[in-house]
Amino acid sequence: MREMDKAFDFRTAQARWYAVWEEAKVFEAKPDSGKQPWSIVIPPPNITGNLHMGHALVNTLHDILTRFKRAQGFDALWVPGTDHAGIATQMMVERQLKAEGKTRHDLTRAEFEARIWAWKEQNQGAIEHQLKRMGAGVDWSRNRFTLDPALNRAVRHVFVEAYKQGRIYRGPRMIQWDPALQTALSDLEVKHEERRGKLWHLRYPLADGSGGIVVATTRPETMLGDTAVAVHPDDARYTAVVGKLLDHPITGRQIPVVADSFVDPEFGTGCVKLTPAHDPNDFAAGQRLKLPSLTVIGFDAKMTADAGKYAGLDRFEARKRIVADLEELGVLVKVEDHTSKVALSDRSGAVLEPLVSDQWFMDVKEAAAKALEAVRSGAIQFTPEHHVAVWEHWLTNIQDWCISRQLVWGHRIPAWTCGACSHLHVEMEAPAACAKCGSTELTQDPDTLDTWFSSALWPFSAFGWPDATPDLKRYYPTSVLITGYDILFFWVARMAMAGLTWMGEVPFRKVYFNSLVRDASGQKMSKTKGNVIDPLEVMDEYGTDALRFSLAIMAAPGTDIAMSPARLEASRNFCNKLWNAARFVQMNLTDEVTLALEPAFGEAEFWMAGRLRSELGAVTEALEAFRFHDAADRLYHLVYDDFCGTYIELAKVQLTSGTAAQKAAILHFLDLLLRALHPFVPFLTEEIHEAVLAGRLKAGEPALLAERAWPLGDPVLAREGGDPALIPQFQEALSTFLRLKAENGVDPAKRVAALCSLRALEPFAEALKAIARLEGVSFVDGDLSAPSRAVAVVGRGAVALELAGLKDPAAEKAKLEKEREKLEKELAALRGRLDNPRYLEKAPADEVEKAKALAEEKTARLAQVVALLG
RNA sequence: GGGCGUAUAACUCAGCGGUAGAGUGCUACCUUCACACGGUAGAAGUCCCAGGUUCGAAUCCUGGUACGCCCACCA
Repeated sequence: MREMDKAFDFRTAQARWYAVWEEAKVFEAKPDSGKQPWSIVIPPPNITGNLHMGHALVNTLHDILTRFKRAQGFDALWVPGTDHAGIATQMMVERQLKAEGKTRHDLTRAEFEARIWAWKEQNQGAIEHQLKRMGAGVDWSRNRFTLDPALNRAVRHVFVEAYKQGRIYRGPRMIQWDPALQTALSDLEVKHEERRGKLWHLRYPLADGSGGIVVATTRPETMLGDTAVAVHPDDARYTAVVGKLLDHPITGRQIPVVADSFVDPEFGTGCVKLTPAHDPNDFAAGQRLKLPSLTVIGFDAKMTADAGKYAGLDRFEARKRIVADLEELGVLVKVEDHTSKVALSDRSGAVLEPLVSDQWFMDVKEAAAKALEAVRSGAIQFTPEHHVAVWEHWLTNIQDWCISRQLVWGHRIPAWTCGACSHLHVEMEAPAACAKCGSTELTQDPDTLDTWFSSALWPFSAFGWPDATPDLKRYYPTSVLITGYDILFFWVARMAMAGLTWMGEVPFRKVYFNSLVRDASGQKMSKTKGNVIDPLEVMDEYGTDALRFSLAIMAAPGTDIAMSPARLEASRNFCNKLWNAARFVQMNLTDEVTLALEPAFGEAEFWMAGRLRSELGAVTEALEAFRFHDAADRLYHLVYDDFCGTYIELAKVQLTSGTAAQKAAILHFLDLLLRALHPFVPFLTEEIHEAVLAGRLKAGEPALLAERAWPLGDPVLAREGGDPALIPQFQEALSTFLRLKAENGVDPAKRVAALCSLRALEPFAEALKAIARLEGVSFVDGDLSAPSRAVAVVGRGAVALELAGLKDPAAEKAKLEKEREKLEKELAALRGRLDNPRYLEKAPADEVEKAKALAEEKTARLAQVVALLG
């Protein structure tokens, strides 16, 4: 038998076990096992990514659940994978090119794409390696990449089918254009930021010379594209001018005054210039009123040829020039300070330009209705539930989704246009010739799809859909989804919609939204703030198990996690504590002590088994309800307080000099704890399991802890007996002896004689003597008070120390007075309740019983205190 | 303009109708043969404020205050 080190060496454990688990195929799904399937898919990390605290949390929670479910006897499958992350990845490689003094336009599309693939091959391994370091028990034989040919087939399938059904269409629409990235974005990729700006009031003269009207605008540069000025139809101030023509102050073009109810008469002057090509509102109004559209800002964010003398200027430069010109022309009536929300690209940070452009869209109204219903009916359940409100709001007001991106890296849109007759072909494969005119001059659409388009299919594409694979049948729908609420719309909603549309069933039955990991003072971690805690460094410094345990114990649903060195230290210490308890057990085991041996039970064992029974039951419930923090907290105290603090202390005699059967009881308890803790701290527990339990397992038990069963059903837990009140009473007596010593300034090591009036504790005399370092404990009936003794109340009796000459009477009296005050206060509160007839009448019976028992106990205790005070 | 969340010990957070909890920190003591990454004892809280419901509220309701987040086309 290997001797265990004095402290847990997490470095060794972390380095060893993952390979062993993989080798033993512990994490691989067992479709033929006859077990009930339980499945979860990873939120695929971006290949651009490095493991950060968010990943560490999500992966820890995934792993806890997967290991827990496997131990419970499920065929547990956790599917890993990575995401191609369209924009993010392309940006990385473009940055690389820039460093070489090139741009992507120096390469052909094929060359550029090849370059990104090469980058992917080089980097994908990093995030996968980091997953392994976390101990993430994923089934690597089912690893997927969102751009794999198989997943591409799923994407094309959805695209083609949706196109046929009319759910996907192409057309000129107003979209948010990112001039920096040179691509269209979906509404979700737009962030609004408040910016201080101006509101310019401009006079547009009437063409008939009968005066003019004043419009207010925040973007004067777009006025070059004005094709009308609108007022509210009921606005009496302007009824006379509706239908008249205005001379555009700069271009001189004549534009009409129109009436539309979207105009807010209260805002500005009540007149708004209409620029259908450059504003979503105006675009809609333009469509309603059949106004022409004039594009004056291009995709490069510079003024177009139609902007006349401003052509070629950057849009913001043009604004300055136009304002100056307007002032010169004398049409600038007023300039007000005005803060307004500016639309920014979530990706590049650039100010977006609303532009009309030919893009592909997906109509998701029907799917959204299904997703709404799925949550309303409970087919999908959210934890925490409050996210339902946001879900409802978004899906109820959902707009068509712009799915095309002007990027190279991604799923290419399966659409071909005939060069001869312009006929559009949307097909799974490239057509050989035009179906309409027979021309072979076909060009594929250069665009790719929004990354989230493929992510939406992940819960079934990862299982081989559109083929009806055995995996798909067995593991879809997945059991649960764990992810951040920040991608509720991007991902969760879209998966729900896609799953319901293409599989006819929800993709997951439950969704757990994990917390945000913040720094020690609750601040969001960011590189610029410099407060980022790197999980890789944490794993080196405190150990992976400490990191995982810290994350788990702080993962209360709906609240953010404040990660701190103090918390990590506490977890590391916890790991070491368990290690040392195990080490102590192991040191005292002889070869014949095994789990096959029938354990001998005494009072301490019945108590310990009772604690394990109730706590492991609570831990199981907590995990089922995603209360990871609750589960971890209970295990923490079970180990620290119950197992180490109380039980091992009590069992020291059995452990060092007891029978094999007595030692077997201790071994059993350790074994149960290891099995319960394994999902949280897998490296530590596997290491202990090997050191302590190797060769002591029952025949037929798997040698790896990772393969052993969840402890809840263990027969040892079912053993009941003994007096459940005894051990708590022992603890109180012990603690009181120690307190009396401390209060009277007695050296803890000084052996003094002790007395106890609680006969039930006689069997624990030796333990009390040893732990409290007493000369001995005599059990006597009746009053213990005497001038030479320090006395205190324990339960319904008392204990005393023989302290002739050492006693501090003032301290003792003060303590007793304090206790009397406290008891009187508590009793007053209890009596207040019990004397209230309405309480007795309305409160539940068991509640009243509890209060009565408590009052009775406290009364008895108070009597003891009063007696001691004399 | 809507919606959501959070306010509990010095700090970070649990608890969410029936005697105020944890971790860290703090004070004092202890190197007792598993562990100083340890042990023992202890101090520390108008549970944001104001109303209400209830026999009873930190916990439920209403209103307020302070932070934080999300959504929204008001030029």
